[in-house]
Formats: sequence, C-alpha cells, structure tokens
Amino acid sequence: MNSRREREKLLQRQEILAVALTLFSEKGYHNVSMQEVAGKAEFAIGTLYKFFQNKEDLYRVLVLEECEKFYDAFDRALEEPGDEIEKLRKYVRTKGEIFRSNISFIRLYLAESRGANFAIKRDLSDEVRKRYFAFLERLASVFDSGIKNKRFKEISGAFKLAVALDSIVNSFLLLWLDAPELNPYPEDPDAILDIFFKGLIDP
Amino acid sequence: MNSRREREKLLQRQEILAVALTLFSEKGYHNVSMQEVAGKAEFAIGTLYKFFQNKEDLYRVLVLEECEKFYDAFDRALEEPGDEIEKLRKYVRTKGEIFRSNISFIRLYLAESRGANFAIKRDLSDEVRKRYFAFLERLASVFDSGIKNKRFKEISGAFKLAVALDSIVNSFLLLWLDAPELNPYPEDPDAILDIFFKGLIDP
Amino acid sequence: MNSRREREKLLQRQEILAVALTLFSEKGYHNVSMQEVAGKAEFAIGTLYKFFQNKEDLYRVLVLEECEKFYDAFDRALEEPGDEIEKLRKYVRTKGEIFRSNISFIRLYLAESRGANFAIKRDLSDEVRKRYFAFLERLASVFDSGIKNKRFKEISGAFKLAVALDSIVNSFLLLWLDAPELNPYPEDPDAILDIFFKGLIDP
Amino acid sequence: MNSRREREKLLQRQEILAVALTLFSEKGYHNVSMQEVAGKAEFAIGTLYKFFQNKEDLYRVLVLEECEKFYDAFDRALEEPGDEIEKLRKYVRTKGEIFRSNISFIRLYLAESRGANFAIKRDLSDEVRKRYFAFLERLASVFDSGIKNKRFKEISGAFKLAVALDSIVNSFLLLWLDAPELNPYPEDPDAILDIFFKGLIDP
DNA sequence: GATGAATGAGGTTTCATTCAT
DNA sequence: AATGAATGAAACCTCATTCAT
Repeated sequence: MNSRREREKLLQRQEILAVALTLFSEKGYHNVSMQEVAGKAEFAIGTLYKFFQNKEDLYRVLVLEECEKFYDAFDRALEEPGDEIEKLRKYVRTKGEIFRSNISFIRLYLAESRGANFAIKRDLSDEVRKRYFAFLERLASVFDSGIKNKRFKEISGAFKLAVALDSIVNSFLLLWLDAPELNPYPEDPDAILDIFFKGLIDP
Repeated sequence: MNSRREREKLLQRQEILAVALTLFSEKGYHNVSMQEVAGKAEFAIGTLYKFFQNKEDLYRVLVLEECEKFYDAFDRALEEPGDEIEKLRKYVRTKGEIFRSNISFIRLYLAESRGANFAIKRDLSDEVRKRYFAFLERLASVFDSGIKNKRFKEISGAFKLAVALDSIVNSFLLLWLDAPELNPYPEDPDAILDIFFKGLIDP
Repeated sequence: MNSRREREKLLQRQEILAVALTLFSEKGYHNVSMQEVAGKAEFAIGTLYKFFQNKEDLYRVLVLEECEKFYDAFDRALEEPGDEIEKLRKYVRTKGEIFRSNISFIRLYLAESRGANFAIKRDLSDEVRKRYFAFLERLASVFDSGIKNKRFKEISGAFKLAVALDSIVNSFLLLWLDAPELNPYPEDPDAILDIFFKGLIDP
Repeated sequence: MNSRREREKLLQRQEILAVALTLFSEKGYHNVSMQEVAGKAEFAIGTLYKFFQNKEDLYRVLVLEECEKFYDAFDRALEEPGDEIEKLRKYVRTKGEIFRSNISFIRLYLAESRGANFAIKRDLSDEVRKRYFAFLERLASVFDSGIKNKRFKEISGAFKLAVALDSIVNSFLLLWLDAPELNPYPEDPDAILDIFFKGLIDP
C-alpha cells in the first residue's frame, strides 16, 4: 500500500498551499514570485510545478478550496435545527469565527468575491461568485421561510434581505479587521443581528 | 503669462488619467503597461514620466483624485438642507448616481476602500481608508443627530449604523453591477433605505 | 525626414540577423540562446524583442529572407538569355557561387528544405518547401522546353529531371563542403553538368 | 547462467530504442523529453539511465544502430551476384524498401548523414558520415568495375558517380515522402535508374 | 520640452539528471 | 534492481525606467 506516500504528498501540497495563502494574502498575487513560495515552503521550484500546473493554477486551487470550506461551513450553519432567527444567528456566529481564524484569507476572498481582482482570468471570479450567489439563495430561503411563518414582517424580496445581511456582517468583520478599536463585535457577534433585525421581526 | 501652457498641461494630465482609469479598471494595475497607457493616450512614454514619477504614482494620483471626487460629492449630499432622513436619502441617491456614471472606477474604489487590493504599497489603501473613515464619521454624525432628535430609535452606536448603511448601499450597487436582473435598484435608490430603516425610525 | 533613423534600424536588424545566422548555423536553433545572440550582437535582450516577436520569429525571418535571396538568384539565373543548356549551366554556376559565399547558411537551408528540422513549427518548413517546389517547377520548365526543342532526348517527366539535377548539384556542393579533397568541383562547376547530361542531350 | 536475464534486458533496451525512435522522428530531439520516452516505453526514468548514460547517448546509440542496419543492408545489396547494373538496381530497390518500411527514421538519417543536424555534438554526425563515406566508396567500386568492364562509358570519377546516384535516389525518396502525388517512384524503383543511366551505359 | 529606443533585472516555466527508498 | 520525487540551472520573455537626441 502506498498510502504513506500519498499522505506525505498531501501534506506537502497542504504545506505549499498554506505558504502560498500567507504570501498571496500579504502581498497579492502579482507581488509574490514562485521562487518566493518555493523558498518559504522549502521546496525546489520544480516541486511546485509537480503539484500545480502553473502559478495561476496554484492561486485558483487555493482560492477555490478555501472558499469551498467557507461556504460549506455557512451552509451547515443554516441547516442546523432552530427557527429562522436561530439559523441566522448561527450563520453570523459561524462567519465571525471563520473570519477570525482565517484572517489571512479574508482579503483574498473579498478580492475575489467583490470583483476587485484582475490578477486572474475572469473564470475564477466567476466560479467564486457563482458559489457565493448559490449561498445567498440559501440564505434568502431562510428569510423567505421567516416571512411565510409570519415571524418576519412582510418585507420586499428575501434575496435582497440576504444581500443586506451578508454585506452588513462582512463590513462589520472588516471593520473589526481594519479598526478593532471601533468594533469589538467579534466578541459579541449577535449584537449586529439586533441592529439589523430591529424592525424586521414582526412584533 | 504662461497660463495657456498651464491649461494645456492640465488637460494632458487629465487625458492621461482618464486613459489610465479606463485601462486599470478594465484589466487591473498589473495587467496594464505604461506603454499601453502612453499609446492609448497618444503620448510618448517619456511624457508620462514628466507628469507622474512612476507607474505607482500614476495609480496613486488616479485613485486619490477620483476618490476625492466621490467623497466630496457624498459630503455635499450630507450637507444639503433637510432632516436626517432626507440627508441619508440624498446620500444614497448621490452614491447611486455616482456609481452609475463611474462604473469603470467602482471596482478600483471598492478594492482600495475595503482593502482587498495589493496592487500598491499599503500607503495608498491607508490614505484612501483614512478618507473613507472620515466620511463614515460624518455619516455617523447624521445618525447621532437623528437619535438625539428622537427621530430614530435609540440604537447602539451611530458609527456602526453608518457602517451598516454604507455596506448595504455598496453591496446593492455591486449586486446591480454584477447581476442587474436581481437588483433593479438604481432605478429606485430609495427602496433600499426603506428596507434598512424599517424599524430604525422611531414610530 | 527620419530616414537616417530608419537606415540605422535596418542596419541593426541586419546585424542581429547576421549574428543569429552565424550562431544558428554553427550550433543549431536549440543550442543558441537569445542571451547569446544579444550578447554577440552587442544589444540588450530587450532590443532583440523590439525587432522580432520571439525567438521563433527571429529564426523564421532569418530563414525566409535568406531563402528568398537564394531563390531569387536561382530564378534570375534561369531567366538569362541562352539555350536550355546554357540556362542550366548558369543555374549550376550560380548555385555554386551562392553556396560558397553563404556556407554558414547552407546547413540551415538544407535542414529546412530537406525536412530534417523540427526546431520550428511545421509552418516554416512548409513555406520554405513551397518556395522550393515553385523553383523546381521553373527548373522543370527549362527541361520541358529543351525536350520540345528536341535539344534533349525524350525523357520521362521534366519535373523529375529537375529534381534529379538539383539533388546532384546539392550533393556535390555538400561533398565539397564536407570533404573538399574529394570534390574540387566548385572550381569547375560545369563538370557535373557533363556527367548529368551525358546521354540527356540528343545527339 | 543468467541468459534469460540478459535476453530480457536486451528486449527492454530494444523497447526503449523503438519508442525513442518514434518520438525523436516525430518531434525532433529537442522536443522530446526523457520523461516522455520513459512514459511511452512504460519504464521509470531511472531505468532509462541504467541503459543509456544520458539523453544524448540514447540518441547517439539510436542513430548509430539504425544506420548500421541501413548500411549493412545496402552493403549486402551490392554484394549480391550479378553484373554492375544489377548490383546498382538491387541497391536502389533495397534503399526504396528500407525507406518505405522505416519512414520514421528517414529524416533523422538524412539529417545525420548530410550534416543538417545540430541536435548533437558534431561527433555523432562525424561517425555516421564516416560510415556513409565508406558505403559510398563501396558504391564507387561498382561503378569503377563497370567502367573497367566497358559496361559503362568512360566517365570522370567513380566516386562522383556514386555520390550522384545516391543523391538522386535520396531526393526521389524524399519527393515521394513529401509529395507522393509527384513521385509514384517507390512502386517502381527501377524507373529512376533508367533516368540516371540513360547515357551512362555504353551502347 | 518631448520623444521613444534601449536597457536588463526579474518573472515564469521546463527538463535532464540524481539518489534515497 | 528499479523507481520516480526532487532538484535547480537555464531558457524565454516583459516592461518600468532612463537618457541621448
């Protein structure tokens, strides 16, 4: 059985991805050379190319795999038992936790999902955005359900509510990232929900 | 008097900046060469370097000047006469209009103001972000005033309300940019305010 | 007038091509680096790329321009006044002279026209071969004319006679190149015609 | 006795050489990697280096062994019983057959025997050319004998006749390879002799 | 003052070869 | 003995910047 070999290879791959994540996050795609990644990961240049077809591929895999982890966690949060409010709170809490423990990826993620990144062929942004929209739909369905259950007020489109919630959460997390003194939020993730839902909940 | 000379130079500078804006917005900083900018602006390479110290300087000036325009317009919107609600509505409408007439700059703006851009030394983002926070403070003061006037409910911090409003507006504008079919918002910029302020306004 | 500039550029181009010809002929396409060409031509690497899109383009231009010179000279030889025999002798003499004064290009030429070169996309070989066949047709028409005039015996196809003559000339020139002691031919280019045409000429 | 071992090894060597021949012929020395040869031969890279010192050695052995086969067959053709004309016809027929059944090697052979190949150190071409000249001498001796026997006209040097015959045969075979529609020769290899010997044979 | 030809550092990528397993 | 992962030198090419004209 060659499973040890394979486990080793997987570990090396993870190592490269971890180093690449750190570097890309710190300096941006174009300001990181393959030499640098190889050096910091303590591999020869050629070894990187055994794992990834080229620099772009390395970046793409990195972003896609990381995003997948994020969205899977978000999806799971929404699937937990509880009423709509509880689901949403769970999502916000999960997002907060993930942000806090993946700070180095956040900027890359935002770059890709907000479309401010031209580093890479449009394809990647498209893929990421597709996944993002799929999640938004899921989030919207929670609002939808809440509205149907009369738990929420009858408010415009559920999708837009999802967009609004998500953007607020993002910006508060970013605020915490950029100016922690202005936003102690992550220590109390629910506060934001209160702000947003004042008035959303049907009295 | 050499004022005609000076006027001409200013026009040339504007021309270069306009071309650079288009190209950087379309392809991103690293995928645009100075050759390309010079060519499209119909100047010699050397001439660009008479106006801007280097590529980074060109980008920096471009972003800063454009942002300044944005924030000046936002500031003016908040200064118009009217109660807090009217000021906020005016701001949202102004932002919508500016976005719609500066589509090519939006992504650069978002990238720089939200820190998802690594194109340039941290300095630039810092400068832009400082200006952004200054505006947020101004926006927060409107909320503050509304709360004090009892026009708004007594809700947490005004700054956070500013952040929340701004992020919602941004994300709806982005949504309109990315998926116009999902968000006809720009045709009715006030709708979003209704969503956001349901519950904010003291009944 | 910028004709001096242009003359200079042309000279530089010629210089690069001359150096490239020497190097490619000596070592072969794959064993010559652009660094080497640049160095020997005393230009910076970047300058080479101002004149030629890439290494392959440099090679292609080199081969095509040189071949064109050859075939033009051959064509002219066949167009000179005189009977068929004289035309053919003139061609053989011309080819001998050109070979002797372009030794460094001969091997490249043979590589391309004989199809033993994989250095470059099939395109180039095709282009060269097309030109070669066009010349063969012209050569064949001389044989044709000689046969019709009853100056030559009624012998199979004129095209094949052209092929035969050309290949004999080539191999004698190569022989002289490789083993001059075995073939003093170039000093007496007509000897070969005698060999080939013994029996061709109608008595 | 380890003869089974040895037989196996020999087979493996043959297998590698066969794959290498195919690949080098199709794409050229520089466009084939050792990885590719190993892969297609279904050996590990390391195993190739057990059989051949390095890439160049593999190529050298390949060319030399293959050429040896060619020239052995040519030599044998000339040694068959019969008068000079029959020997020469036999040689031409043999060469045609060998070419037709070794198409993939032809270009490599021509490249190496005529010096249009720079893939490899001069040494190889020299070795091959030596063998080629040796064969030419043998061919020349047939002409010599024909001249002495008064079967052929008294024509200049026999060596040159050998060169001429060989080059004509080569170019007709190449013509058939490149433009079969222009040369149905291989189906009737003797036709070319008729062309060449019109006038050579003493009436 | 304006030009744009020239520069060359530095980026990405390939692939022959080695050597621990 | 066979393997193939790892290596890293060296190739091609781009582009920000300079400076002689």
